[in-house]
Amino acid sequence: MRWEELDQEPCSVARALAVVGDRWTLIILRDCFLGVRRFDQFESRLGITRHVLTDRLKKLVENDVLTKVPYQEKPLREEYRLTEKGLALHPVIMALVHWGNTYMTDERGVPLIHIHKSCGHRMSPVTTCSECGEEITARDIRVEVGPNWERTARDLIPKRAPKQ
Amino acid sequence: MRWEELDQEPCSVARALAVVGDRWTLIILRDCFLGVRRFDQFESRLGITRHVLTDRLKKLVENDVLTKVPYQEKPLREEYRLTEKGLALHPVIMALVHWGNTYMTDERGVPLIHIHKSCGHRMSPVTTCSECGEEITARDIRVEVGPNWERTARDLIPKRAPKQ
DNA sequence: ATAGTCAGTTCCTTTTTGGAACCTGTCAAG
DNA sequence: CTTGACAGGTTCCAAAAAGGAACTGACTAT
Repeated sequence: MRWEELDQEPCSVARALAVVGDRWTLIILRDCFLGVRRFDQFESRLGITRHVLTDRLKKLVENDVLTKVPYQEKPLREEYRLTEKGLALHPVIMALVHWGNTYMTDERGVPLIHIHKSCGHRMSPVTTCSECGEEITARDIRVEVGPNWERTARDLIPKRAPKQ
Repeated sequence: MRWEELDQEPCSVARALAVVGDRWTLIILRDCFLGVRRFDQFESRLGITRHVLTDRLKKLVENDVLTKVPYQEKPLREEYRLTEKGLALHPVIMALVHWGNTYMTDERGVPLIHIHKSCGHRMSPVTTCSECGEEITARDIRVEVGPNWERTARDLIPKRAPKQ
């Protein structure tokens, strides 16, 4: 497929990336999670061109990840806020932060730290199994074709899936 | 900054995205986690152009996310395998899958399901706090500037960070 | 009247993709 | 010993996307 056809793929990663998978979108969303809401804030923080920023914000609103909320009339000014669907991307951002912290920091350590409000500790995200609560890694998971997808998604899993 | 300068930002999300944040890289990695290893497999599964695929695989090898392993001599043929650093991206992929499953599926349900080998159940990923084990959402986390970054990363957190 | 703010749009140049053809080394069949 | 196939690229060109700067419009403050 071409990149613009990603959202029709029988794969949730592809469909998610059709929304957030280009060069700037996830960095814009990082700023959203830090509390940035206005066009000029995004622009000055990111150094993105206004043209591209306009386009990405529009796409995020169209996909219901952000919503425009007026914060003044005369002239009308709107800010961009995360929807529930947008807030649900938090695990993706946290996973990226954690990977960057682990593999991409220099001698000065991590730039930002995350405090879990309810327990008060500096935390890092741990991915666990919804059923048994254990931490999971790539080697702990087996992938199977979904119940209604025998025909369409079978090819997603390679013939002799070798062990990693 | 421009996009090529992302890896120098004082932010782990930006640095992570400097490696995996372009249009195709995360989909290539999805295939890696499904067991795909060879150039022509990636090409036929993704429909990506050979030119771009060559470039992305090279960058992933340079960044130590993939490694080239010979699987035959005469002629030399190499396959691409995830390194430990690459396997550590699994939570990112799982978080994307889960978001896509939640918000982007149609009436046929999810294309692929994930079985936790050790407990045997079909699972979804849950992001938890490394310190207390509780599930976390965007609203449970407070972000602060890291200990050695007062000067450089202070601007990352907007002045009046409003509540989401 | 003049300057500044915010959220864009327009115009033009440079970079990145998409699409197809071509190349290299090796083996296998006829 | 010529032909074809295979794996893993490279080259070439057109189309799309991103970068950069200037311009617009509806206000507000001085």
